[in-house]
Amino acid sequence: MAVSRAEQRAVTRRALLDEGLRRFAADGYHRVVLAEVARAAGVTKGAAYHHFDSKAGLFRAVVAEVQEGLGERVAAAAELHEGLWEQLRAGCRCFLAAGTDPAVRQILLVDAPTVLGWDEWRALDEESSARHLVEALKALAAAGIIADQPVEPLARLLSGAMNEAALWIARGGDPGAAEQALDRLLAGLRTPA
Amino acid sequence: MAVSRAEQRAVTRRALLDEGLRRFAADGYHRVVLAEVARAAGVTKGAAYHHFDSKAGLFRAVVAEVQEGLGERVAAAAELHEGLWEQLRAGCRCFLAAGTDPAVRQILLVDAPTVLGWDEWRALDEESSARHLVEALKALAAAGIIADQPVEPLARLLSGAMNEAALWIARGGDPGAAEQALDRLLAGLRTPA
DNA sequence: CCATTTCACATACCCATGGTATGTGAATCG
DNA sequence: CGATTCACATACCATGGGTATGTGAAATGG
Repeated sequence: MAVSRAEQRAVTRRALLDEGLRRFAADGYHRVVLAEVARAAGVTKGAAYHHFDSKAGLFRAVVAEVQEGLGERVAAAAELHEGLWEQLRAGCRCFLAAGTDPAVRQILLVDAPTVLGWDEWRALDEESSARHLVEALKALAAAGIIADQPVEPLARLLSGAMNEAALWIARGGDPGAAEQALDRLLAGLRTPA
Repeated sequence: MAVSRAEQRAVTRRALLDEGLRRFAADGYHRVVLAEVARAAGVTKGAAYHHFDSKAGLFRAVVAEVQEGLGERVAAAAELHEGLWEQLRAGCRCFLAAGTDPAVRQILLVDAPTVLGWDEWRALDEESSARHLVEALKALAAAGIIADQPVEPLARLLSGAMNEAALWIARGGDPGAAEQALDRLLAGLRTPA
């Protein structure tokens, strides 16, 4: 059975990404050895370097996929609700819950900033979750639900708060308590009716 | 001139810590090579391993010192003000400003969580800045200035928010805007007079 | 005051691992 | 159907963290 090169390439690439995701999530970037990832994916290190320019390159691709997936989950959770405010809350809750996912926890929250450098990490974050948050805050401000203000710094603050909270939960913090605390923070932003 | 061993030991250790601080702050943990640190400190790699059990061990010691210094600066900034609320604000502002310090930025905020692992990093953070924040929040709650609530999750949220904001400022974000946004968040916590 | 021990390093070495250079056989193209 | 490309495999190199051992000067103690 003749397999087209494009197909084979896609299959191999996917296998590397999948195995990379597993190992990066389970062991953390530094403890992962690229040759092992390749072997578990059924190829050799040469294949990995054919598809990605470096170990960090594979990691970057994995990060992008995880980011994207998380962004979609959060957006989907938000859209289940009616009203800008409830959508924001639902998105935040979804994000906090996602912190229990080892892939999100170890890859996105712990390793990504160091491995990719903070600038590149932020750029990736911007494309997925951060952008949604900014949009949501803008809409809330436009609707008069929160005070009119520059939303970028506020989004950074909330993003950082939720990152930390997600890690805290993943490490054993009480999810309900974190949710309530975040709710209080958000509620404090509302303009008095 | 005969130099006592204890003196010599202290001098060498200090030189390693100082040079390590410089390099870790400037280049980031991974790009720092231990032998170079030792050479710049006037000794060899052997000396470094005589004083610290590993590269990460030296980094850990540097982190502890930076943490301690930062905690003291924040506490000092807070104590210049009267009233629990103004002290909290002053401490937060000081922390945000500290993010421009490359040592704080790269070592504490970017590398420490990955290199030391999140658990150990948090333990170190707890001893210095985080504990102060928790104390401040407890005092505010006891005084009725903010609502009575579990302060730990709230402290984590605020800590994460400020970490992120500090990085954002260091990378070029507007310090004033970040300060204002943080002020709004904090203000939202106050119980209506 | 001298022999012995300790200690603060220096020297030499190992080896894991990221990265590279080159080979190869099967798909693709003209 | 030959020439070429491509998706890898194989072999190799170099850096750097970690270790094992040597050494000479300070501490110890008799």
